[in-house]
Amino acid sequence: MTVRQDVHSAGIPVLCQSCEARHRGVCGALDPDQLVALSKTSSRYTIEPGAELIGDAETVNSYSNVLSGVVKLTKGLSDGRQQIVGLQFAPDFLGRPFKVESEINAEAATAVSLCSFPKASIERMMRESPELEHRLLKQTLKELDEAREWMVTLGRKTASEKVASFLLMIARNIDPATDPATNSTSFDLPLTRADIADFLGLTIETVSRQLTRLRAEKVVRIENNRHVTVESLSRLERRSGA
Amino acid sequence: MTVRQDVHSAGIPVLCQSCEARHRGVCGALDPDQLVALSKTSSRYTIEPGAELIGDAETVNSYSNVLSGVVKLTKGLSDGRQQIVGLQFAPDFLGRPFKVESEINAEAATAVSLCSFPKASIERMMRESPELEHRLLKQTLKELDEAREWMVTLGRKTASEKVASFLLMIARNIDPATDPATNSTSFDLPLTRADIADFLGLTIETVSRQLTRLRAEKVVRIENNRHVTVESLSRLERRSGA
DNA sequence: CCAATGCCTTGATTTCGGTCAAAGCCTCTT
DNA sequence: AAGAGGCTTTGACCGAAATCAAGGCATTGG
Repeated sequence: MTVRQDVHSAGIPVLCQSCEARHRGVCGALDPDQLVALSKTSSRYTIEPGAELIGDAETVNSYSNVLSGVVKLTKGLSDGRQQIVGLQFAPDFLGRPFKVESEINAEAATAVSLCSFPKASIERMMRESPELEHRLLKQTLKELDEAREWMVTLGRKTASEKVASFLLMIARNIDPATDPATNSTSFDLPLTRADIADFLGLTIETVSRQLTRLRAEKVVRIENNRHVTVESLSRLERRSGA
Repeated sequence: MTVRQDVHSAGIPVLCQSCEARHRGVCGALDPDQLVALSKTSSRYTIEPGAELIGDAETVNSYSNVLSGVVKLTKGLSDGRQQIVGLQFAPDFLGRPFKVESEINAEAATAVSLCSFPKASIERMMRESPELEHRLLKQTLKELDEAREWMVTLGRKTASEKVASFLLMIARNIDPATDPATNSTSFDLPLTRADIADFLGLTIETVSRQLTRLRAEKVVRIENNRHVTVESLSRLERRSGA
């Protein structure tokens, strides 16, 4: 028993021992030796809500695991219109392999903590260990599925269906412990109304009106603008167009 | 000289010799031996416009390279609303690794020719050759970029910007030989108005009106409903919102 | 040659969501 | 406690795109 446990955590860097990315994230692809090597060049950051993740520290020359909080990926049009094209939750991986960063901006939507590595160490490890690249492919496929799901929402759903879809998506990502019996959940919205609007291709006002409507029709309760309680997820789901 | 050429095509299956997928597609990751092995289980299909790519032959139990034509990937809502979430051109790869097919349908938009392999052969080869998985990751990242670019179009562009963006995207994918000097191109639309509408999150009527407008303002010429000539790509680009 | 069918275009009208404007509500500071 | 600033809500009005409704134009087959 104890022996087993010793074997399991033997040589695993302290920092990594309780790290979610080691279980469900990309680091799960690495063996203890690789973890040790990687953790020597890794560093943890905490980022304030609203701060952009750019420059040497976070994106251009590094990769990161999201340890907590929510990062929004945005793309903008020249005249200032903006669209959120992805949300990254723990333990998602952040950073674009094989390429100078595309025209995507990353910004902390909430307080965010990251574990970052220099690009070079990850890329070296990817060459050594196909399993790492495999994980990356899997995460990329997951993101592609999400993006496509979102295209349906953006292109073909009404404003109220969009807002319901958004709440559903957040509920599923934020609160892993949804009670399947009661079918109810409760969580804090990680995004402002402006962010939600940028995510759904709507205006702030329309988002607000739809939330008001959902509240009036008892589909959700909202406290302090941010805290949302969903009594019946299936009811919300029915509102989402699906 | 001749020796070099002999070495290059030595052992490469006849079918593959002039295949675009061998150069720009995933097969480029394979060495001659692997190509031979793969080509033994591969088969070519031709598919009529409008036909769905399902069942044993094309998707569920196989992967394919698109050799010519355009495949549309669609997702639907329960009430019949539909959104095109991707277009695959030659030499794109078709089929979803590591997963039972998600809720995505594939349909030939034009006449399409495919080179298909059983899922098992590709997956075995992926285990042997990390380079293959690497190519797959690259194509998936490309598709993710395209999907995100599209999210901006769906969420934040006006109807006329959407139509201009669509024409631009087709021009870039269909006609690889755009004359950079004259800045003009000419191509056949691979999609009907209904498809374009499903791609852009619009109605048929709106697509038609916007095309009429672009034609009236001499941004494009349209013959026989399908053949489009763009005099100035940069002019079209300016219309696309970018 | 004439229907028939399937796209596509055009016009009239409606509607959903955007825009503009004002007020309400928290949180933080002083 | 009062004030300031940042979100958020609400209301009135407007406009872009959807909907509803004809008609046009090719291609196909009788």
